[in-house]
Amino acid sequence: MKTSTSTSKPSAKYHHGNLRQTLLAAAKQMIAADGIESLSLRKLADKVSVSRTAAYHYFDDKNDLLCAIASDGFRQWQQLLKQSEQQNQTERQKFEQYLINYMVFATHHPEEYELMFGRCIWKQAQCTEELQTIAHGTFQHQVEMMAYWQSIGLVAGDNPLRTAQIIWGTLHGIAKLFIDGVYVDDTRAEEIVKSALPMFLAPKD
Amino acid sequence: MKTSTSTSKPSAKYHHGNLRQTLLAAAKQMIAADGIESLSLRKLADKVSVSRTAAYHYFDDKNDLLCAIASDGFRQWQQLLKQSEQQNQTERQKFEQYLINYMVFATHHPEEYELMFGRCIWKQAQCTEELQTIAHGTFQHQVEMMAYWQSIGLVAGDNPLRTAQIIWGTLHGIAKLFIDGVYVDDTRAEEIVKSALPMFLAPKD
DNA sequence: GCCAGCATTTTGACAGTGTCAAGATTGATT
DNA sequence: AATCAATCTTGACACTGTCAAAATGCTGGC
Repeated sequence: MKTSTSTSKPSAKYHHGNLRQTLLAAAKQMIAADGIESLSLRKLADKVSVSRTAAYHYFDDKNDLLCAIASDGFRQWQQLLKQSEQQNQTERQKFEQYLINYMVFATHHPEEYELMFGRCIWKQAQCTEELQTIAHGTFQHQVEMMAYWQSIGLVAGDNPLRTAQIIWGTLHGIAKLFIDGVYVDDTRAEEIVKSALPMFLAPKD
Repeated sequence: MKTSTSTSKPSAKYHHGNLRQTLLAAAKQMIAADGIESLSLRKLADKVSVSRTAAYHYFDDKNDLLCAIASDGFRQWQQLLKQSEQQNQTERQKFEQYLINYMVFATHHPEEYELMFGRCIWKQAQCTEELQTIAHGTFQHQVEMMAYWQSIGLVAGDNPLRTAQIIWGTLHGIAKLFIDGVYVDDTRAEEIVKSALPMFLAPKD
């Protein structure tokens, strides 16, 4: 249970100590550097100086590992949201900040974002229960916020779910077009989102 | 050059005749059935009853083949656009029809759509010159149409490029959330797009 | 008619991948 | 100190993309 008898680096030990966390950290670093699809369990094992199949003691699958990274991504995103929510003043500012936060998170963590919302997990692979629940919670929170902003007359539209789907769709689409390299980054994603903001706002009476 | 000496089915011949087209058709069929990522050149070769590496005479690469499918997708999309453009009456109707067409195309050809606009080609792999040009043409056409609808006061906003990016982003985002299985299909994509339409329209004076 | 040359297809081979089964190693408990 | 469970490694298998070299069939020139 303890990390080790000596407090120094736990590199050349047979029992690694906290291999699961080490694997996750290394995997995140690797996908950030070279993309999800060039991550292999064997290269990951090499990087951590451990045998090919060591990861299988902590993850069912390669998919299971990716799901764990995605779950961490959702936690990170939720934390960023919480920080931002108690910081701004007017609802209008909070709304704008939310849109910008979404964009910044997506473009700064493109590979985690892809895992969180992309086909890699949601379409082809089956996702973990943990991921399912945390993702569902995030989605629901998103809809609730939209519904609130709509109820106070800030955001246009009368159907909260629909509006949430559309706004999220817009954010997701712009983010993905940037992330996937269709939009080249001479125009910055933040500015596009700021331009989109007026479309969502209810007309002033 | 001729198809064969006999006019019957060209199935069990050494020189296949039009292997390139056959490969493309089979590949499209396979990705439609099981998704892009489960397409392998070997299974494709098996399906066409040809050797593992036969495809390499017509395609540099697996990526090259995927690019060819994506190019076909763009051609198909352009043709659908052209048909639709000369069919409707008012500009308002044309705009709405465009949005719906986009959605229908994306959800009816999800795997081709992923190849056309997804990370698979644009991010990690380098894309063919053919694909590059035809895709660029499509993008440009999109922007021009948006600019036009904006210039006649139909669509809101004063920056054509920006507006085009945002509207396309919305379409792309909603399409991908459906395609990738994040939005379950109890609510139909078409209806969501119809709900989004008023957001894009310029306020009536 | 036949043969050279060419386009087309195949075979062999290699490195890389995910994953399972079985064995090896270590730390902890009794 | 012996045992046991947790942890890690080794061996193996099927599958993948891709290259080099060989084999096959078609076609035009003599």
